Amino acid sequence: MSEGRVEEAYIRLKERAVNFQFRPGERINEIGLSRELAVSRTPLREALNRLVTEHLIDFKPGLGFFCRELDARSVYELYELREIIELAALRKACESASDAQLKALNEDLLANGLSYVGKTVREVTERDEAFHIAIAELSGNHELALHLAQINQRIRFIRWLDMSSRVKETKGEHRAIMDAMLDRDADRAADILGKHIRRRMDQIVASVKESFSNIYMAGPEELFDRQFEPQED
Amino acid sequence: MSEGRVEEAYIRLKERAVNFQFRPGERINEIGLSRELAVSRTPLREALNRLVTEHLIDFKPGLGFFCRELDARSVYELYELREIIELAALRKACESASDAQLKALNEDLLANGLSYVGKTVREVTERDEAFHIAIAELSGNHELALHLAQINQRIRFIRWLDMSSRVKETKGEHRAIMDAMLDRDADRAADILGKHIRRRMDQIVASVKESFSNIYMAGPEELFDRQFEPQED
DNA sequence: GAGCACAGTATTGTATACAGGCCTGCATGT
DNA sequence: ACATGCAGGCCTGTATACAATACTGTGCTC
Repeated sequence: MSEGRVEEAYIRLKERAVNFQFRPGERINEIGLSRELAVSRTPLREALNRLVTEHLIDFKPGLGFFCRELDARSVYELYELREIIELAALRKACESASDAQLKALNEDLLANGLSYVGKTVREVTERDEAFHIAIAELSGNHELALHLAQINQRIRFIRWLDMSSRVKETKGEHRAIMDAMLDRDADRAADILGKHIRRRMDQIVASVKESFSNIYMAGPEELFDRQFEPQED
Repeated sequence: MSEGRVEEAYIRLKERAVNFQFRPGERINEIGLSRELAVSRTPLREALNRLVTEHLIDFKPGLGFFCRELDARSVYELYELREIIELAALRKACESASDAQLKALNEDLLANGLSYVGKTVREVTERDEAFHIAIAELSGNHELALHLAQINQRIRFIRWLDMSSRVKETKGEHRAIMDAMLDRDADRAADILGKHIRRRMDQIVASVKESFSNIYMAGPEELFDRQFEPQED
């Protein structure tokens, strides 16, 4: 009972909801789930209620909790929003981040952020997201970073899906964004980042459709744990 | 039992949390509150848990639920974030909103949005917020509007506080923003809106301090229900 | 064969009970 | 006078019970 059953259930459920380990639209059986998580329905429902306001779980009064639907429109809008917030954060970061902070991020990127060989899709996506969040934090605006993180939760599944095919570009673009930041060239950095995000948006509708087939398969787990082939460029 | 006790409790609690009808840092007594709202602790706690993820209520495991603290830094950051999102939304709206939509917003502004005489601070602030949300919706990005609404909840109290002294400027600026939008002049509109928001940011630290004294007073209710004097310009 | 009614089952919604930890205040000792 | 320890009450955390509602599947009717 390290820190409260609700907290623990919340974290584990969020993981499931983000990964679409529930199928879209699926009704969530409280009794079964409470057995799986080894808690009673009371803390389980409290945790589920938290996820409702994060739009990771749907709730219909009288009917119960459901896995969120995955619709292309929302995903597209969230990508747009992400672009807006990330670009603004990037510009602020170029202005106000300290040299030490930029250097630290650069070193972190060199140490962990570029190589993808032998890593799972999940690990690479985590690093990718961490890089973008780190930039947001360098803006000095913590609330901004929190909102970006909240948005990312809702589109992480899609990013996973197209990460497998786009690891190489991502690597190069992260390098280029970092370099522009080190030069404090906000326009150049914003240009690359904007294209970086928008290129993905073009594929979103297709990705969402593909994702549906994946979600309805036995389970998406295998996909995220697959490792990248060792043919680094 | 119109739509579920949890829903109802959630709405009523959100109202209280947004208005700081709990005092900052105050521990929330579940038993007393459940009696006030005429529900048992179970649905009450489910509603409170929802508010936790919206940062309208704090939760400390083992200790219970608390009214959020009001710190100047977060408020400042939220204003910055609001500016980022609103400016981006405004530009998108100038591009992609239909003539009919712009006309409808203009008419709504003329009908309800400009006159403030005899209205309470609460009513005027509601209209103010509604105008900004309406622009966000005209961007065509509903998720963006939802995020803006979420941000607004957390700073509404501050906006109330300085609305009383700034009604006149607000009225003129809304008119000017609307006119620029009707001309589809995104740069001009963004310029006015940016200044509109930033002018308030300069005063935030002071406002937060003032607000503390108000919150710790008997209650802020009187303030929001006060009407504006009939001396329209 | 298709559609509808109904009964039985499963599941949600909420209250309540109880265990355990937190806080307050008093008493005791330094 | 101030700090410390302890006892009692209060409050939170969680499980469980029960009522009410939604769902499912069968059999009946047209």
